[in-house]
Amino acid sequence: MDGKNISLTPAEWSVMECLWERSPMTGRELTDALRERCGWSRSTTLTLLGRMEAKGAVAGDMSGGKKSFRPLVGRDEIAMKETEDFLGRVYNGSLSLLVSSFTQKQPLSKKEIDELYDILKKMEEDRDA
Amino acid sequence: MDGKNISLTPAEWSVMECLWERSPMTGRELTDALRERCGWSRSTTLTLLGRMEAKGAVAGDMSGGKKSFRPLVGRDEIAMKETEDFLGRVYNGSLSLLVSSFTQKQPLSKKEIDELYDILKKMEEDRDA
DNA sequence: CCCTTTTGTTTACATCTGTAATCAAATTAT
DNA sequence: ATAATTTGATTACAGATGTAAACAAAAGGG
Repeated sequence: MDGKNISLTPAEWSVMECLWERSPMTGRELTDALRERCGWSRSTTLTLLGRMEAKGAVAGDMSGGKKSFRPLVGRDEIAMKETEDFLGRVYNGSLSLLVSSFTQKQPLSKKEIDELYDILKKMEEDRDA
Repeated sequence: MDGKNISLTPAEWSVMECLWERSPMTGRELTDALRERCGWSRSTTLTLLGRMEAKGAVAGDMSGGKKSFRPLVGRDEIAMKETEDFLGRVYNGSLSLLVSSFTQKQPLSKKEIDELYDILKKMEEDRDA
C-alpha cells in the first residue's frame, strides 16, 4: 500500500508545479505564488494543500510556528501514471497512434522532429546493446 | 459558438466508443451494449445519454416510438482536444517530452519504433514538398 | 500586556460525475 | 380491452472538485 496510486486534479497540478520547482515552501509562499499564477485566494490554496496532504501527495511539516510543504510524489512518477491512463483511454494504449494523430493536425517544429529522432535512435542503441 | 468545445468524462467516453463503432443505435441497443461492457444499469446509460445530448455530444432522434442516438463529434476531434489539454498540463505542450518520458519507463516494441520512424519520415517529406 | 496581523483549521456550498430508482406514457401481448 | 413490458423522462444521492468565508490560535508590534 505505498502512495503511488495518487492522481491529481488540474488544480492540484498547479500546486505541485510550485513544489516541484522549489521545495519546501511555506504556506505563505505557496499562497503568494498561487495567487499570482492562478488568482486563487489564500483559502483556496490552503484547502487544496489540506486535501493533498490527506491523500499523500504532499507532506506538511509543522515545525516552529510555520508550516511548510514538500512533494511526496515525483513529477515523473505521476506524469507516467497519467500518461498511461490517457493513452489507454484515448489511443488504445498506442503511443505511435497518438503521435500520428497529433501530427496530422499540428505539424511539429523541426526541433521537435529532431528530438524525436534522437529519442528513437537512442532507444535502438539501448536495444542493441 | 459551434460544438467543438466538448470534453468527455471517462464514463462518457465509453458511450461514445459504442457510437463511434456503429451509429445510429437505439437506446435499447446502447443499454445492452453498455450493460455488457461496463456493467451499467439501463438508468445509468440513459442518464449519461441525456447529459451528453444536453451538451451536444450526441443527437437523439426520436422518431417512430424508439429513440436513437448518433455522435455529433468525431473521435479524432475530441481526441485532439484532449491531447492538447493533456500535453499542456503534463508535458508543457511538448510531444517529444512526452515520448522521451514515456519511453524511459516502458520500452517500445519494435513495431512501435518502426511506426514512429515512418511518421517522422513522412512528416519530413511533407515539409520538404 | 493589549491590539493587529498572520496562520492553521473548519465549515460551506455550487457544480460535476458516477450510479441508479422511480414514475408515467407508450407499446406489446393475451 | 386489459395486463405486462418497454421506454423516455424526472428525481435522487453520494463523492469529487473548485472556490472560498469564518473562526480560533499564535505571533508580532508598541
